[in-house]
This record gives sequence, C-alpha cells and structure tokens, in this order.
Amino acid sequence: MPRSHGRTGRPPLTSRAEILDAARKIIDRDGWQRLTVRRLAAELGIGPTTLYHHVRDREDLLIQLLNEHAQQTLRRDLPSNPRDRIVASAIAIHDSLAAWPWAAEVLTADGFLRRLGQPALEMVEAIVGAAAEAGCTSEQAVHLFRGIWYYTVGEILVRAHSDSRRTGDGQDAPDDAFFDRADVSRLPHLARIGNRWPALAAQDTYVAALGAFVDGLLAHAGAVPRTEPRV
Amino acid sequence: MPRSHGRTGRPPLTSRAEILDAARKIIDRDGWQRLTVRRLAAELGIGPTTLYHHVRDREDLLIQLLNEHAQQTLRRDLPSNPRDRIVASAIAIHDSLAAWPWAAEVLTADGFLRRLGQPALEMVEAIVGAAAEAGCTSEQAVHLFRGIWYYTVGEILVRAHSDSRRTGDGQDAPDDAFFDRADVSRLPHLARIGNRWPALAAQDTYVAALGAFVDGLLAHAGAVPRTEPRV
DNA sequence: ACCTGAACACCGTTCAAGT
DNA sequence: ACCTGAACACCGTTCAAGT
Repeated sequence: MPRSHGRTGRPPLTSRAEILDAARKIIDRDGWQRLTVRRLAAELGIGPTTLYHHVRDREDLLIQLLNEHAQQTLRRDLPSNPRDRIVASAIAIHDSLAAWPWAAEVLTADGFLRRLGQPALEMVEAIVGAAAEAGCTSEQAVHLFRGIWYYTVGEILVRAHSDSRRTGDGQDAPDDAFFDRADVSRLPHLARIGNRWPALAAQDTYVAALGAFVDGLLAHAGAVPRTEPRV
Repeated sequence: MPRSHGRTGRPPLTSRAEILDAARKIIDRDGWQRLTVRRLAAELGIGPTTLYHHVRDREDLLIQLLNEHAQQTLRRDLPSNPRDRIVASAIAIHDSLAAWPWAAEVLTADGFLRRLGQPALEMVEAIVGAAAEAGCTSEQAVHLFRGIWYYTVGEILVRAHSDSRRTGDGQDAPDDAFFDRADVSRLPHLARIGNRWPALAAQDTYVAALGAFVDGLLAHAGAVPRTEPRV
C-alpha cells in the first residue's frame, strides 16, 4: 500500500475508520446479530456494494473489528512467574473475547492467528515465551498455546450461546425433570445430580480449570513444578 | 405423544426417518453447507413449509441428526481405571464429532445437553461417574466435565474451519513471512518459531493435551494420583 | 479511483387456506 | 391431522456501468 494516495482518481468518501465506527454503533444500538453488510451500508448511507471496496468480505470486516477491540482491552501487566504469566495471558484473552460475544462467528476462522493485530499477538508471545521459560521446547510451547486456545474458544462459544438464549426466554425449562426423558437407571450419577445440573453448569469455572490445565500441560512437558493450585 | 396415531386425520406422507435420510443424502452428495430447510424440502419433493410439521426449526433438525449419528458411532468399551475412563470417553465424544464437521453450527446451542439422546448422555455419565470414583465431589465432577467439553468443542470448531479452507485453497499463504507483518522485535519467541508455526499447529495434539488437562483437573480436585502421563 | 443500482442466488419462518 | 403456495423479511456477493 502506498503511503500517500497520489493525485489521481476520485477521493474516497468512506474511510476505514468511518466503517468501523458505524459497525460499532449498530452493535451497540441493535445488537451484534444485526450487523450485516447491507445494514452497515445503510447506516453509512451508501450502497451495499460500495462496502466491498473497503473490506474484502464480511469475515474481513469482523476481524478488523476484533483487532480494534483487542487493541483497546488487551493490555495488562503480566506476572513474572512463568506459570502465572501463562494463566494471566489466557485470562486476558478470555475476558477480552467474553466482552465480545459476537466474536463467535470469527474466532474459529482459518488463519485467524495470521490475521491478528499486534496486541493479540503479544498475548500469544507471552504464553509461548512463558512456556519456554518454564522449560518447554518450542514445539511443546506451541501445543500448550493451542490447548489453551481451544479451551478458551470453546468456553466463549458455549457461554455466548447460553447467554443469548437465557436473556431471550427468561426461563429455559421446568428445572425439575432435567434428565427425565432419558433412561435414568443407566445414568445413576446424572440422576443424582438431577436438576442441580443447570446451576452447576452456570457457574464460572474458567479460571479454576485453566489453572488445572496449565499445570497439567507443564507437568506433561516435564517442565518446572507448579506453584500452589488455586481452588 | 400418543403411542398410536388414533383414527382421525390425514395419514402422514412424510416421516421423521425419511426426513433424516434425505438430510444425510444431501450432506453426503452436496456437502453439509448445502443442508438448508428449503433444499431438504426440495429433496423430499415437498414444500418447505411442510417440514415445519415434523421439525421445530433448523436447529431441531440438526440436533436430531446429531443424535442419530451419536447412536451409530459412540459406543465403545471403556477402561476400568477412572482417569483413563474419563480420557477414553472424551476421545469417543471427540472422534464422533470430528467425523461430523457440520456439528459446528449446533454444538454450542443452549440446552444442548438436555436435548442429547441416550448414547451421548451415557458418555457424560461415564465422565461424571469416573470423576466421582476418582474422588471428586459431584460439583467437581460437573466442572471437570464442562472443562473437557469446552476444550473438545473448541478443538472441533477450530479444526473444522481450518480443514474446510485448506481443501478449498490448496495453499494458505507463502509459508515464509508468517509473522512478518507484525513488529517482530517485540515477539522474539514467535519470530524464532516463524514459519514452523503452521506445521506445528496442524499437528493433532488433542489426546496428549486432554491427558494433561484431566490429570490437572483431578490433581486440583485433590483426587487420586494420576497414572503415568502419556507423551 | 471510487461509487452505484440492479441482479443473482439464495435464506428461515409464518400465515391463512385447502384436503 | 396433515400439507400447501404465497408472502415476509431478509441475506452476501458480483457485475457492468457511471463519475
């Protein structure tokens, strides 16, 4: 891309910043489900086709939006202890995405990592670097990152869908009779948990399980012993 | 639902089994992206609106399809050692879903668990039961299951998207220059990994990291010591 | 160089009516 | 009880043309 536009051609009426602003406005006002190419164009007062001169496609738009969001939410001090630094970085990524439930559509996109901006990459670097410092080979460090990434993406996506429904209905189902349709005699533990399941499943255990995962990964990699587990 | 239809009314021309068969046919022939309500109706030779007498909506259709798939793929013998039983059950769930990349759309649906059929619930039971046997409280057992579920869903979803692209393009990007657009001086570890990243990320480490996760979760729960780690 | 309307090829779902 | 066509309210994206 040239630094200056040169002299030729019609000057642009629509800028990248205007597009991202309008997109955020739609999300805040109407909800992220309403962010479509056509609506965004209407919000900008342009034809839907014009947008395609500024973004490659819908996915490209969402990734640009996510990178902006990351830039604003992702910075924080990280602990010096490697194990804790991994955990803190993962929590930072998680919390940033959790505030962005519409990330769901784009989080699993192929080549996602390659399209991330600097702030997000710095979090990946922090995790990979801390894993190396804890004694992992670079291969193990990448695998550790991917395990954490899968877990984090899964948590975000499942929780994003649960939340959207809960606010929609108010009530999901009669709380008693949770596993009643199944042959409960073959499911003794689930039967005993019964209608306590929804409440247990609604608890936020991301951080606790993350700590367990990181400790397990470091132990399997033959890396340094863990600090004391959080409960 | 009544056991017999009674005597009144027009007899159904379209059955649940016919619908699911036609759906599978579309998936096998045209790919799962082509499975839409309208196409499915066309395949059956009926109007799209008729389908709504047999399935609640598109999501309901997909969940019915997934339950059938689970019934056919999910059974297997499970080890007696609780830790290994958890791992084997998770792998069974994972492999079943991995063969079903179009699960992505439905895996994170709210109340998903409540809508699962008996075979899938038996896998949940196996994990929760094994966790209890390993010394977890029922609360810890549910949280352990959820952690594994998040990790598994994340892996499936990310990998499903990567695969669909890879087969599409043939080649993703010039392999050198993987992190080149970023300020590499602030990303020393990523810079050192460089273009080895795609190959490392493509490796299947689901099972290895799962073992680490389960060991970590059991250790954090104060449960029995683990068997020797797999490498 | 940038912007445009028209068009293509679709979606999921609801409704009032028919048999 | 089951099935229907028409309609509603949309999608993302491409193309040839205009300024």
